[in-house]
Amino acid sequence: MANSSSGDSVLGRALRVFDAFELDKPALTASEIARRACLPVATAYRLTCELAELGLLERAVDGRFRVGVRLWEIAARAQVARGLREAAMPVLEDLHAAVKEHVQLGVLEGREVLFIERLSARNAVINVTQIGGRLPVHASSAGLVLLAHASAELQTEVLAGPLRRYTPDTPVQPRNVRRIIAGIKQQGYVVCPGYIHADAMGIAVPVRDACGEVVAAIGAVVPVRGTQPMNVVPALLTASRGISRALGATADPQPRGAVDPQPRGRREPTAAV
Amino acid sequence: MANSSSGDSVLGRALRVFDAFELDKPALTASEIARRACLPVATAYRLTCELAELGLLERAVDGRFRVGVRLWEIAARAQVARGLREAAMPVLEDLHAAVKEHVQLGVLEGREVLFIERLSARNAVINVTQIGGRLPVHASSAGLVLLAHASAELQTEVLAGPLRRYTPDTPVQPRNVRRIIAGIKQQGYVVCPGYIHADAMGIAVPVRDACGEVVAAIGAVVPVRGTQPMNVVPALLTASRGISRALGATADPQPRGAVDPQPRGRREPTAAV
DNA sequence: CCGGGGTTCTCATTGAATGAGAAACGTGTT
DNA sequence: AACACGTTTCTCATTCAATGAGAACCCCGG
Repeated sequence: MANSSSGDSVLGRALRVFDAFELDKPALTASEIARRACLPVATAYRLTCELAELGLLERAVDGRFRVGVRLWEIAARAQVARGLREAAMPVLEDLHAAVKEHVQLGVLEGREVLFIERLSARNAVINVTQIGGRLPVHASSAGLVLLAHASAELQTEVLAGPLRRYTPDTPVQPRNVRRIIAGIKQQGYVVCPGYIHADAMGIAVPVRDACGEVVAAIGAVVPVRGTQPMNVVPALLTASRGISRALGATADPQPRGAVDPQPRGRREPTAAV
Repeated sequence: MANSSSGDSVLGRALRVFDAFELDKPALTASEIARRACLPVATAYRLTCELAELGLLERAVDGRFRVGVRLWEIAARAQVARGLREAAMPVLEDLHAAVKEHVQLGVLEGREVLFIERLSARNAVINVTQIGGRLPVHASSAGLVLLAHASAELQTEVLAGPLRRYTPDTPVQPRNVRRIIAGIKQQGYVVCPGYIHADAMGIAVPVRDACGEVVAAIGAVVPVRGTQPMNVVPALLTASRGISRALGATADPQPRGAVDPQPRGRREPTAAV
């Protein structure tokens, strides 16, 4: 905690500043940031100026702030950007060339899918996904695939929460979602017609790393009418295998005692923070 | 300045922590970070833990830290990632399909080119470029294009500094660089055989935004032998125009009062980008 | 058994971060 | 011109979070 009355550290506040930038709001004034981040103007102003000095924010001509290239550059070093994306990209391109529809790559982040990459078809169905965008796991094809291979805790956690309905076809009954999940485990893919948008159908398959763990999902978004899912699924499965192979080759310089399921001899559940 | 003896703010130190992660060093131990960022271990430890709690860093099983998905997600909101990349991506794909070589997109950052995107040919020449990686402007084709359209100050600044020699063919004489720059302004493209690597040849053209400003460069990396540059240049020029057109269309979507807590009526054009 | 890495925690000190407040600055309205 | 409104920008006394030395701890290899 910092000197703040609101009781959070400088870093926490800086993060709130960044979080003020939504995907569709790339430029904000100092006061807008203050409002969105729940900070006193003076503080927001000081912070943004400092961040701008460091290059993490940029200042446009009209005085508004935007997220800076510098930050992007640092983020390019993130695992997700380096390992996964790099392995997936060429394969994704091939896939995109084959099925001429939107194709995308997503990972599980919290209780949502975070989309890492997307290649869009020029005149294909609408697709709400954006790179860096999120969708709830229960409604998106990639999300359901990831949920199916997630821990039991996460599954119950998600199913317990309210499940947003996008269309009349969105599965919002826990029972339904459970059935879909079971189907995925059995068949290895999922087809989601109209779950998010009436005209769009998501199709997705899991992507495994070298150890066989599901680390991501790739999917296609196609028109509900006029598409035989079974023309797409094999392509997705092939692509998935291709990515897994590439991931295997990427093998991080294995740390010694690599797989270490149990946290080593911790002495105690250390007093709560 | 913070309570630190080294005399910099928390944010500055946090940035140093992030900077400790090089492109080829994606995972670091706490003490490694301390060393690289010139911080006392205790401080580095405290900072990294806090950053990890915020999700900006992630902790691997072996205790090492890596850059977190959260950070990547925020960075995806950066202008460069949204506007430019989005406009360029489809065109870049087409280009890549046409000339079957590495193609890449770079912007000017400080005195270097920062590469935003790259599509690589599977068995093409080696290419030192990485997404999120940098190259000096005087040695890379994209860099020279950007330098040619940069301010006179930057040009002299760059030419004043020492110009690293990668190969015997790297232009390190200010006079040479100036001549190359002049050529670019006249012809609208540049061909760089063996400037960075003996076997590779860079070819690049500028990309302009709606206002005609040069905002980026796209290039291809091809084998020195067996390539007629003139087979590639037209494709690059076409692609460049395609991106410019897409950039024009990318006028910031005017947000309806959408999710705003206080939907106050006023929201006006706000000129410019 | 020891020595050399790493990690983790504690704690007194202190100066950077804080935020209210006011001034300066547009910009549109009366 | 004067006003109202929202913004940006600065100042400044207060104060508490950040600091880093140090020590304990853990793990490994010789």
